[in-house]
Amino acid sequence: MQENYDHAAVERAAQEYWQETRTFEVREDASRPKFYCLSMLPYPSGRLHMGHVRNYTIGDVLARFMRMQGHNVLQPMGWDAFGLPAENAAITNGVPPAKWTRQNIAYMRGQMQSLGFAIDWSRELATCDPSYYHWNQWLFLRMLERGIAYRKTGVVNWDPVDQTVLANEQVIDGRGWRTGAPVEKREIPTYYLNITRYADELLGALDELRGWPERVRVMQANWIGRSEGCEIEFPYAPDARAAAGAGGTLKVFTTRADTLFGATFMAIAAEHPLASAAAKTNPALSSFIAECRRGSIMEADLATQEKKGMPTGLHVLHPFTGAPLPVWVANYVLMGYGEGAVMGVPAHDERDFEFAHSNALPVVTVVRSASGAYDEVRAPWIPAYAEVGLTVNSGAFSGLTFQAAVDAIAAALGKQNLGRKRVHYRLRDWGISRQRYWGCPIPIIHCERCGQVPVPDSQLPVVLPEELVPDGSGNPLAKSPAFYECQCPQCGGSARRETDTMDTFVDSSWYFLRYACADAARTMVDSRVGYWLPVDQYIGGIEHAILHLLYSRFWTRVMRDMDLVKLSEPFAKLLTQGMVLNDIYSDQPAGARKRYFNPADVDVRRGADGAEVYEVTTAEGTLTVQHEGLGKMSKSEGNGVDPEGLIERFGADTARLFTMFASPPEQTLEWSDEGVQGASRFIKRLWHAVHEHALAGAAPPLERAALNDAQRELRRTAHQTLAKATDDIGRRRNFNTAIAAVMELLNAIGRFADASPQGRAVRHEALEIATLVLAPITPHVCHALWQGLGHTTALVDERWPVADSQALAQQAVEIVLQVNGKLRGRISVPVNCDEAVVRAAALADEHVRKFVADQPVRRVIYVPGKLVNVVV
RNA sequence: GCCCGAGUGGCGGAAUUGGUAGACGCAGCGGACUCAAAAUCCGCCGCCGUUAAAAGCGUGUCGGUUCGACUCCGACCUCGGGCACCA
Repeated sequence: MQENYDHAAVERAAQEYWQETRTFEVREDASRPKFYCLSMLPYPSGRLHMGHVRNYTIGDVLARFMRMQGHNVLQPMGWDAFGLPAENAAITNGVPPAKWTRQNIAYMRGQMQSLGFAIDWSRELATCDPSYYHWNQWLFLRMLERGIAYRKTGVVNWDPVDQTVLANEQVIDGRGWRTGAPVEKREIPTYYLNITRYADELLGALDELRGWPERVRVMQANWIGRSEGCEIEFPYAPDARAAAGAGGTLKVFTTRADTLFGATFMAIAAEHPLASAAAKTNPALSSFIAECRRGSIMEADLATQEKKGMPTGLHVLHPFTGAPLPVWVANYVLMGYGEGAVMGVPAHDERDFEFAHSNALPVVTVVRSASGAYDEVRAPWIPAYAEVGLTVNSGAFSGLTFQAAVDAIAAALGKQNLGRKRVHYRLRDWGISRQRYWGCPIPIIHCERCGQVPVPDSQLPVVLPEELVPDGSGNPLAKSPAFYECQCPQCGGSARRETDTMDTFVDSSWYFLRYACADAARTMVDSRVGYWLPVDQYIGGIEHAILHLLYSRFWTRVMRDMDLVKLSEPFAKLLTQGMVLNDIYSDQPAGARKRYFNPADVDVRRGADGAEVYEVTTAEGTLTVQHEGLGKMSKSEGNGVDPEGLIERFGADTARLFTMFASPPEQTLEWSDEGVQGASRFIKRLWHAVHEHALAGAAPPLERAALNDAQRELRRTAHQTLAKATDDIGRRRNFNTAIAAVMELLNAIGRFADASPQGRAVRHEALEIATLVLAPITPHVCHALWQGLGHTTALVDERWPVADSQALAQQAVEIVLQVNGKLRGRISVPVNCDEAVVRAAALADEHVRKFVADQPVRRVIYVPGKLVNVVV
């Protein structure tokens, strides 16, 4: 063993050993419990960032830990290779997305390998490979056959200058990112997947996901948003009938059917057919509807915009009283939600209340407050108005509780066929069409005679041409006759291939199944899925808590219902790592696009007034920039930290150790360059401790019964460390405290200056425990240390040790003494000391007596092994 | 706007089931070693106070429950994530 720690040599040797012995390539093995450890696959953006390092190190620690616990561990890796950034890069440098993406994959694979992850690289996949997306297309066609996939119109962001659909990310302050033109909403044909068919099951099964964080389950439940209510139909009044050209009803959904008699208006979306009908003869309404088309489709924008409305001049009839109710167009009602229409009950809904007040609509109180908070609803709004109570002013339905009123009203509506109870979900069907090039082609052919024709299975995959270069003005596939010109599979006539591609969430909705059988050439999945799945531990960013995880749960169920897999839930346990945050600095020159600067390039100094000033030195000189606060490390905000420099300078083990030590995995990690030194220093100290110990030659066997107090003490510390680390890693998934415990152990070893044979035996055991416990976290240096401790076998094949309960046994325990809950003293008592003796000792303690003085003791609370609290 | 989470020393964090607040590390300060520096090793390190101690204060803010609250409850503030075409 070398005297000095050379991270480059140590890491090279360990990685070469793992590679030569193919340590991490695994096969199905019925004799051992399997453990499928999966980290979310990365987007190949160019280089790894610290979020990747954190994510994959967490996965690797667990994979290596479970391997040492005797499991057959699968840890695969792949690339979420389709997506918008590749097109953006192409626009900037003229390089085709395929080339850019594959270069990035090669580079990032190298970076991952330098971090020493225990990955089975033989299963690597990239979602842009035709051999992968072939099965996206194949399953899409099966979904189409079953009606799970279908086509209808959808609303998108439209850049009127570039004549292009914009992603939400490309809309900045309501304007197109390249043209600066105000965006508009536009309806286009879109393929949808019928996820709402599974809404109830996806919601109900959340309860069984015991291995998922509570907050993710809550977020998913709220996202699905099941609500029980009534569908109510309001018949058209003669004016509406005339405008629509036929009779009909206006359908709404409400959870508050008990307030039906308080409805004083109807609000409909700008895109609602009745709005269009009314607009034909109403220029003011027509221009209001046009105004509603402005702006993006983002919910955050819609929810914060000023609530505006305009009357259509049309009316519908109250289903019970027959009273005409005016129909308004309102910008806060969305065509995509429910029926695109709501009934306005100003007295008992805050939004309707505000709308009625700004538009001088009547307010009718129809609920009597259960708490007596009000008699009649009047401004200003108070939350009690929205609470349920007894119905009043509601004709035959007055005097009923909430549930009784809803039941009675639903029954009465049912008799007239004007309403029924219904369950409504906030969840919407999943629109998967993207008007973009770098994605999986949707395998459809549009024929003028035959309509929408699926590409026959024999012609799959529809291969994406890889040489095109997008220029930002729309989908290059739609300008490429070589791609879209084709023959109709049904009639043989000339037809046009669909040029939309699939949402990249499709790619990531089933990749975890494919790893089990990555070499299956003729099928999407095979029986090996039955061995490896479900994923035992899934690790990824909290930002994926809703969409990716929900889509994967849905997709897995669809495949289950086609008998392709047997499971419903793909991920048994989930660890959502917190984001890695860093400061965001930007500069917005007048009339130009905002620029971002990496925190590493920003100098912070104090200005004349004491406030911090942020400066960047560029080719043009020194520039003062704005500090926008903390945000997740991202390419678009230019605040990533490149781990490569860290690895070169300190080694992969230091990078891994620091990332795991800096904060617990579920918490956000605020990046700081300081602290890396500490991790490096600790590894060197451990190296020197082992080196020095090994220099003295082999230690004699440990004689447990022949130890002195100091030797027993070090042994106890070592085994306590082992017990704590086992629990911290295996159960709590808190790596920072496991590392802290090993640091304490090393401090104790450093203080232990016993050179006697048994002293050396105890130290040897303690160093072995430290090495084994750290093996999952810093595997390279531990690989070398294990050899340094005299072993000829490889550490990676070693079993995780079990703490010796005899070594843990203690003779005395410290009892905390409190008076009125405040710490006043401590005493040491034998383990299993009689309660009466502890109480007496506590009351006799001089510190306790000082604070009790002559006051009568009212109570004495005793917590065994912990404390005595004297209450006066 | 809606849903979810977080807030503890100069900094990252610990306190696992309501029971010793600040483990471990970073930074800083003092010392040893050195011609010197780096590295390494030893010591100190919440605020206030004191010769030293004791006492007092202290986990975003305000209030509550409890013998006892970082932990539970209510209200609020700030920051972060998500909001369906970024991944």
